[in-house]
Amino acid sequence: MKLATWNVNSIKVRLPQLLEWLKARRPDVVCLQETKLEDGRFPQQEIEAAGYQALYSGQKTYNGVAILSLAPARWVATAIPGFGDSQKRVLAADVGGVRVFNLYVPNGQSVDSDKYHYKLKWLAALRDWLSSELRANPRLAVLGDYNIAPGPEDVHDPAAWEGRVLCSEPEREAFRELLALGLRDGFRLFEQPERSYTWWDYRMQAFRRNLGLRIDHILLSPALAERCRSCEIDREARRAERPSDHAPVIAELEI
DNA sequence: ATGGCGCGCGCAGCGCGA
Repeated sequence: MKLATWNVNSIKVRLPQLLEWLKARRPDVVCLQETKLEDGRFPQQEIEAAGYQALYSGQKTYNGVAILSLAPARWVATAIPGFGDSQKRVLAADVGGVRVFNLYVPNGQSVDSDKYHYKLKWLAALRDWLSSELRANPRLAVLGDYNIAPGPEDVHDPAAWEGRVLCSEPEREAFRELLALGLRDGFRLFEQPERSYTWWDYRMQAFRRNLGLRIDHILLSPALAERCRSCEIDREARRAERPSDHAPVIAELEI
């Protein structure tokens, strides 16, 4: 089973690239973030014509998440239980015996902003939810745009980014707390090239110069981590015409 | 060098992303 995550930065703009990518990579499940449209405007027919089913939870202009799958998916949740949130950042579903969580973690803007505090509260509520979900679901995967670079090796210029949003110690601590639940960072289960990133700024020719951050992740429960055979960043998608600023991450599981 | 690019909205220029 191939599990993938991709922040598409508008599914409307990225639909041609997405369809091309689905055809080329053929993931069994792909979690999309920043679809940026209301459910009534989701391109369901085009997705179905490509052979995929779609679950989605969107809103106008901002946020929005979707899970595309070759096999039928059963809806589980569109919010963190008990966490009042009008922003569409969560979608959970059961697919092929795996409980899949798709996350678009708040960006946080800057460490002195209200949005940063919202991000930390959101991550604490997420941890509590996943803690109980892990007890009930041995085969569990948490994919998405975490907006956290877990360590200095995930940052092109760690000194310049130190303490800044996406790299601050409280955010990294929140990420480590997810790992402390028993989740594993799929990417770090394997030997990886140095300077591996999933996001590059559109400005400053950042992609060409590989000035990036690794902020999109696939976390796996122990039972799934045991069965994970590879986890890779698909940089090819970032090279495309009119690309998203994020590259997809794909994990292959032997299940 | 706090801009730089690309998105949505909506028709000018701003908020936002990361």
